[in-house]
Amino acid sequence: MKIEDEIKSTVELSLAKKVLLNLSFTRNVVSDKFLEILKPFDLSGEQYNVLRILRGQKGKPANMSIIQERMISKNSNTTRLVDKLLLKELVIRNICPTNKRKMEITITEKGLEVLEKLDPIVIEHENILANNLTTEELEQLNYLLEKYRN
Amino acid sequence: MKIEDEIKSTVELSLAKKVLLNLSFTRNVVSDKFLEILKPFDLSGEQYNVLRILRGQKGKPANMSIIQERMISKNSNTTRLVDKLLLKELVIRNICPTNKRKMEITITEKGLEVLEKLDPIVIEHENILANNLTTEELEQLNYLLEKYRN
DNA sequence: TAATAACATTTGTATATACAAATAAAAATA
DNA sequence: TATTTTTATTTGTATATACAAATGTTATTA
Repeated sequence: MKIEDEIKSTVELSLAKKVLLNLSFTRNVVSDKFLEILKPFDLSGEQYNVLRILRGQKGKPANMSIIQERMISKNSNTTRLVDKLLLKELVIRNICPTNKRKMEITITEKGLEVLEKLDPIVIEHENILANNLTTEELEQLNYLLEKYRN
Repeated sequence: MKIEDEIKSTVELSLAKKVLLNLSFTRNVVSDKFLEILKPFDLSGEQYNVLRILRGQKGKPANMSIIQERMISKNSNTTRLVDKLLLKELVIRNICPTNKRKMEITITEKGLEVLEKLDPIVIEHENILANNLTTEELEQLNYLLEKYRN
């Protein structure tokens, strides 16, 4: 369905405006679907994101700044996100021995297990969406998104 | 910059995953820019969105359900959004005389003035982004986003 | 080396989001 | 017309986001 029909616009929209609305709307649709996937695992989108960043460290701990800069949403409150993950015992947090300002966050075995359970479901979600486009179209979409945001 | 560099990914990403991350990341970048625009006007993104929906009614009031279905983010709490707009005297709210369950929300003169002040700034924002692409590319991006979300 | 600046993270506060439950009115139906 | 169902909106509650200010540590420099 076209974006103007999705939001039942009563006014004529410029192409520039349509692209912006379309971008936000599409992202909301796909992230709502993703949140459905995460719900039974009691994780928010950004909590999942942090876990994946930590797994990407391959055993090495990550400090708060590293997590921050790798997050998709740069404005999240990393401290409180990690607090939540700590309560669920999905990560551990230690003061860096060589620099007491820094915290070292590491994903636990339990955290890795949650991700492993999620992996096939997440991949399926990604593929269901990706299958709506050809490989060339996916590459084109990536190219256009990168170019668009500047 | 490519999405894998933006989020400093340490692992290899599939094309399907890259598109999804790219979509979220791009939307965050452009909506952060938009929030900067709204900040001096003391409006949140969704408050602005509601005002625009109400202006689109061209004098006719809108009830809560109409606002809800036209919003980009379907999970917002429309009641509390309208509460905030009421406090700022940008809208008025009345019980529908023919159906007491319904509320009639109308944008005020003050609300219209705020939108009019914002119009040129918002259009500039849209155009700065749109100018990164050709007309054909913008149309292609719209097409791909619509097809991608299913 | 004492004072100051820079860095890394946390805390506070207001608002927004997500979603279930409650309320209240209207419509359907027995 | 009394009861039930549906519709429209609000309220409650937990969590998330946005962003400024505070805290504590390390590095710089006078």
